[in-house]
Amino acid sequence: MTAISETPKPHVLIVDDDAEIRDLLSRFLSKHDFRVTTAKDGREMRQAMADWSFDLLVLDLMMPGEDGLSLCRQVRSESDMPIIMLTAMGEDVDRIIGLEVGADDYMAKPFNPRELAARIKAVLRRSSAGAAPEAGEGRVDKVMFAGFMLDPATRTLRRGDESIALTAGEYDLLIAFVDHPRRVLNRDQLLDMARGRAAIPFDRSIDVQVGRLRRKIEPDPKNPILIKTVRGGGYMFTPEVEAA
Amino acid sequence: MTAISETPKPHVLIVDDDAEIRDLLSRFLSKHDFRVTTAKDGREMRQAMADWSFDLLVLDLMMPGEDGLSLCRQVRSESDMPIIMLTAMGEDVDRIIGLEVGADDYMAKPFNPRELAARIKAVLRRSSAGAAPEAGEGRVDKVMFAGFMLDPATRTLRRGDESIALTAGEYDLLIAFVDHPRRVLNRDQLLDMARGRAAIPFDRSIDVQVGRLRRKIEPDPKNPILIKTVRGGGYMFTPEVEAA
DNA sequence: GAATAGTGTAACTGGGTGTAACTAGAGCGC
DNA sequence: GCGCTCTAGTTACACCCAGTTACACTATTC
Repeated sequence: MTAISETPKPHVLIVDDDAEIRDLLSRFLSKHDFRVTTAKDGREMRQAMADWSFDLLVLDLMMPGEDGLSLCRQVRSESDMPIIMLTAMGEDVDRIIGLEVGADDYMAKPFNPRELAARIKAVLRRSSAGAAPEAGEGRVDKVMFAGFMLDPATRTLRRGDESIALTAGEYDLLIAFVDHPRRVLNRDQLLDMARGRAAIPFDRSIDVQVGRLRRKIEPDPKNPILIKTVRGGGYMFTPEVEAA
Repeated sequence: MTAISETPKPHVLIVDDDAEIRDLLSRFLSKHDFRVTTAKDGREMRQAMADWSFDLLVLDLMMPGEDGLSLCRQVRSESDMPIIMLTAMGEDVDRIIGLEVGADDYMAKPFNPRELAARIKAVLRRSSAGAAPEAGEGRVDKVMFAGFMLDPATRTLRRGDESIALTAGEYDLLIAFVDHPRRVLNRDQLLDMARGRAAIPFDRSIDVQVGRLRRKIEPDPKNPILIKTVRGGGYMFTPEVEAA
């Protein structure tokens, strides 16, 4: 599920000792355009934060061992990452607020997952104003498909020893395909993913760009097998894609 | 959503035991560019899902007999169709969190139909754009029938070593048959499954397309045995189909 | 500021798909 | 059995969608 595209979904770290809640939130938020990682305690949280970069932290207040308050303070002491605290209903919310832990929002359990998603978006919107546009795509691995190796770090494509020169547009389109293999993608979606814009009436630019890409990567551009045409539907990237 | 080509209306299945809600939603959503089918319980739901293809499922949580949770789990176990759950206000939201239903969104009753329409559109936009491929790596398996091998990942059909070129329309029709073998499918159903549209008066396009498909896959197209005609009923795909 | 490369638009071409019309054959009443 | 009717098979063709090429416009480089 390693996303390769360069404007990735917000990456959220969920810290909760309850596996069910981790699982439910993980699945729900994933569906709502977040990238999700979970941790069950402070140790896993620190490990995750060392391994990845996050845009927001969801932290359960009551946990065995190190509880949410102390974790929250720890994180705050070394970063200004937005934090949303989960508090069990009946816990004294006043107390939490009084303790000035520095969380950006609170959410009382039980809650509707959708509301949490809304809160996360709101907090991200607020905090993105002053956020540094850390252009790091560093952790993204190389990707292999059909004998090709695609390296997002250098935006290069190789087949064996041979380096294949791609223009920016061809590269972006290929990334869109590689990110969604074996699915029919219509022109609107491809245009959105590769160009970040919507289609205008009679927009044929994707067709032309697909043709150019095919000429560079298809064994036989006249009979494409990597990028298949789905008449009336769009295009489908057929090879199996694996991280290297 | 500025689609250039007229995209067929999304087909929504509403499952609710309350006839008034079914009726209200059916009429409202129909006016708002959805195609709507309703079911009053799990049995009708399964029947509808066997007969038609849907883009999204709206499922009431509390129903006599099989309730929404177990139906949701059933559907999830065999497809990743988007699901929106309807929950009565005051029902314990805790339960929703605790139980892993895997719905894509929730909606508390009473609600404004307009809001449901908006939610449906939002979920469809998400699910058509960037959902699935994480867990379902090799999810779609190859399919065998009567000496043929059909590979949905590459949209290709082979008989032994020979690759049989299918047009998009022929492929979609064959998929519809393979998904419902040994059942009589009428033209309306086939049109819905293969083209995602409803029949217009005197619509013969399925007949023509069946003829073209027969010419490519039948040993003797004049005496079809794979795709049998059921006079007055439709067509039936007779071979045994097995996942490979 | 000229040269160059990249990208989108326009126009032409070819193939796929649905409609219409004709043909064949099954079912039915007599 | 005979003929009528209705349904499905088949063919022809028009239209629409995708592949392709040429070209103009834009951004980049020197």
